[in-house]
Formats: sequence, structure tokens, C-alpha cells
Amino acid sequence: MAPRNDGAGKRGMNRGAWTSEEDRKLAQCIQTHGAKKWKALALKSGLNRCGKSCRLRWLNYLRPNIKRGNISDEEEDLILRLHKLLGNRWSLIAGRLPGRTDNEIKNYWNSHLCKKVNQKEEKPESSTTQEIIGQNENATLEKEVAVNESGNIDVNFDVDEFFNFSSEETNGFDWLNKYLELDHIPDPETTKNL
DNA sequence: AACAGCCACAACCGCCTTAGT
DNA sequence: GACTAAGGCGGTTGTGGCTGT
Repeated sequence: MAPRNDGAGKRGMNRGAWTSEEDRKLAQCIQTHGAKKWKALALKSGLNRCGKSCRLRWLNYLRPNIKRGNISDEEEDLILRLHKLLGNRWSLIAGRLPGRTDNEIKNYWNSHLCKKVNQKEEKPESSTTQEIIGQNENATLEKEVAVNESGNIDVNFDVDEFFNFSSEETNGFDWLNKYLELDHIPDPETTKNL
């Protein structure tokens, strides 16, 4: 594919922080036309922004039901465990945290959790009670996910169900109880049929 | 009060994937 | 199947605010 200029800030596009007026225009336009065809939306809204920039702004800040800041201990613990499970798959991790965006989780990881994890690895002997609990939960997770010889991840639970956000269980942390219960270790005979 | 350094977060960039033709 | 445009994602950077000196 030929190189493509799909970035913002070229061809005289607006860049940088969004103003409240821009937010308002974008939200209004999305209300009218829906959150799709971002390039067309960017033109229709009259904003001198690229489609990508509009999409990012909507998904991360303007979308309804977005939670901002105040990541709870429960959410933090979940992020830690999901990151251990999935790696830097921020969109997947965000999908299991209702109201959180991949960008927010990524930022939170890079500015808070990354350091915490590094400190833990440097001082594994100084585990707190909570950390020990977390480790037990990770052990449960690790039983469900194994890396095969070729380096691919073998998942012993239903991935489609795990990442199916349409069910009502995605509200709150109900789904978590199902998959991550402390004492729940999936029976290999049962899970292999999933 | 002024400055420097650090931190947190919003936004951009570039690559990859997907959809349309 | 090949090509192109758009969407999606993760990595990275820029900058404003906070804190320490």
C-alpha cells in the first residue's frame, strides 16, 4: 500500500486541545448523523479536524456513560490482572471496564501501574495481603490461559463469551465473579468442551 | 516569589486491519 | 484477487499543573 497521509495537523487542519465549542459542534453532529463515517462527520460538523481526531474525541470524552478519573481499587486490580492476562491490549481491557476507555487505561497504566508492577518485581518478598490475594487470582487466571509451544495463547474459556459485552453481566463486575472467583479453578474436563 | 523537575493526561502519529469496489 | 479508503489500535509526545527547593 502506498504511504498515506492520514494524520492530523497537515493540510492546515486544527490540532491540539479541543475547545468546548468544538465539542459542542461534534456532539451535535454525531447526534444528527450518528457516530460513524468519521471523515464525513468531520466535514459536516464544520470542524477543521480530521476524522480520526473527531473519533478519538468522541470515544474518549464526549460519549455518554464515560467515567472519568477516580479509578477504584477494584478497577485497578482488574486492570493489573487483565494486563497480565492480555498484555497491552488496551481496547480489550477497556472493554471489561464499563465506562472506561482504552486511552484512559493506557495512560493510567503508564503513569501509575507500570511503576507499581516494576516495584513489585524488584521486591517480590515484600508482598502485602492485597498483593497476595492478587497473586492468587492471577494463579487462577493463569490456569485458564496457557502459552503454547509456538508462543500463541491457549485460552481455556470461551473467548467470545469473555469479550461479549452485550449481556447484562457486563454491568458492574458480575462477569468478574463468573471468571475470576478466587476459589474457582475451572475443571479441565469441563472447560475443554467450551 | 521564581524556577526546575516531575507527573498526569489529552492528543497525535504511524501501522495494521477491515470494508467496499 | 487487487486496490483503496476508512477505522481501529498501541506507542509516543506535548503541555499544563503540581510540588519541591
